[in-house]
Formats: sequence, structure tokens, C-alpha cells
Amino acid sequence: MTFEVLAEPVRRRILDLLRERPRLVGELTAELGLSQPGTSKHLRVLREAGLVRVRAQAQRRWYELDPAPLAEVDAWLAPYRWMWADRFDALERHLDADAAQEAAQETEEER
Amino acid sequence: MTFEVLAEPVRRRILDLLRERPRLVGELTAELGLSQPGTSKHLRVLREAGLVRVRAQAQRRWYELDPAPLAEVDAWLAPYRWMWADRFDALERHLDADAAQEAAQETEEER
DNA sequence: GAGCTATATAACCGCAAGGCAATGTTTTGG
DNA sequence: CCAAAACATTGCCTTGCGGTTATATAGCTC
Repeated sequence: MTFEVLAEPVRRRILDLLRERPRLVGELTAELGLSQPGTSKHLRVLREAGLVRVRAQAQRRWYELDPAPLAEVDAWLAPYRWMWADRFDALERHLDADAAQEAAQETEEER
Repeated sequence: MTFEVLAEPVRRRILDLLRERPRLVGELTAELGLSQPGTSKHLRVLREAGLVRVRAQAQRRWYELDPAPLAEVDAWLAPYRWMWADRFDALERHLDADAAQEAAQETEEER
């Protein structure tokens, strides 16, 4: 389940934000530039995946990170990790390839 | 893009199979228990994500793993990695929680 | 307690994703 | 050559997801 949850870019951003410090729904909504219900919906998914916890303080909800389920992702990734020799070089090569491919896809979409 | 591609359980299984050795489309189709076009469709997605490469030999296509894009996932995961103290304990706890939650969800779905 | 604040939930919409059957393409074998 | 083998692509259907607006709920404030 964790993989599906992380597939959403918005949800990864939420986790990245919560990595710094706990946040209110309102703060997240502002930083993500989406509607409040949209944010709440993503938070619900993250909650059910166990990736975030909530503390209620009056009407406010403090959302904080719970990284435990990420261990599942890490575990899946583990047997692959030795395979790319220089990890950072591989990432850079991949990102370059991405840029090239996106350009190619745009060309393709113009047909 | 890599995260979205990995969200599909079937595609993760394909990668796991290719981690052992390159395979033909037919072999994968058999092991995945899905239609041949279904398999080809997933392979196309994996190809476009740069996660697999193909070598043609007559009508046969040997698919092999290319782990490079996984570096992107690893890079995203990196700043979280220190956060779960004992990695394996965290995973076990999470998997236990999963089982409990799935049971709870089934109960919920019965309404 | 009336209204405001902060968040959750509900209802609806559009689209993309995954599945299958049918068909196209290429290469091999006889 | 012709039939079969091995894949890829196409077309179609259904489902689920992400987004928004509208509405409910809960707690604070004055």
C-alpha cells in the first residue's frame, strides 16, 4: 500500500514538509496551493497508510510524520541497491535522461 | 515518474523477476498470470521509465533490468532513512500494523 | 449562544489506468 | 511461400483517483 500512497507527488511533498516540523492543515493547504478538502483527502490517505499521525489541539490538527512504513519501501529497494555502482552518478544520468525523454515525449504529443 | 511506475504491484513483481535473470515476455506472462497484452503493456511502461531494456533475438524479446532510475527513489528516501531506529524492527511493526489494519478495513467494508 | 475558525466528510465530475479480446507485425520453420 | 510463434498495438470497458464545491462538525471567542 505504501508505494501507491507515495506515487502521488503532492503526498510526497507533504511528507517532505512534515519532515521539517509538524504542521496544521491550513499551513499545508497554503504551501501546496490546493483546496482545503483536497489537502484533507491526501492527509486521510497518509493517515490510513500510517505515514502521518494527528494530534488534536482545539479545532487545530497537528500532523506529524511517521516514517515507519517507509521501511517497507526501503526493504523492497534493498536488493537493488548494490546494482547501481556510483549512486549519485546514476541519479544524475537518470535525471538527464528524464529531461531528454520529456522533451521527446512533448514532440511525440504534438502529432 | 519512477514512483508512479512502481506503484503497480505487478510491475514491482516484474522487476523482482528480472532481478534474477532476463526473461522473455512469454515467461513473464506465465508467471504473472495475466494476458500477454497485459504483460506487454506493463513492460512498455517500465521501458519508458527506463527501468528495463529489451534485446531482440528473432521474434523473442529478452527483457532485462535497468536499476538506474531506482536511484531517484533511493535519493528521495535518503533523508528519511535515519528516522527509523532499528530498520528491521520498524518494518516488522509496520507489517503487523498492516495486517491489523486490513482486518479492520474488511470489517468496515462489510457495512 | 451566535458567529467565526479550522477541519472533515459528502457528492459529483473528468480522466487516466489496468484488464481483456482482437488484430497487426515480424521472423522462423518446414 | 505459408503457417505458426512471439510480441506489440489497438480498441473498448470499467473502475478508481484526484480535484472542486457544498455542507457538516467541533471548539473558541466575545
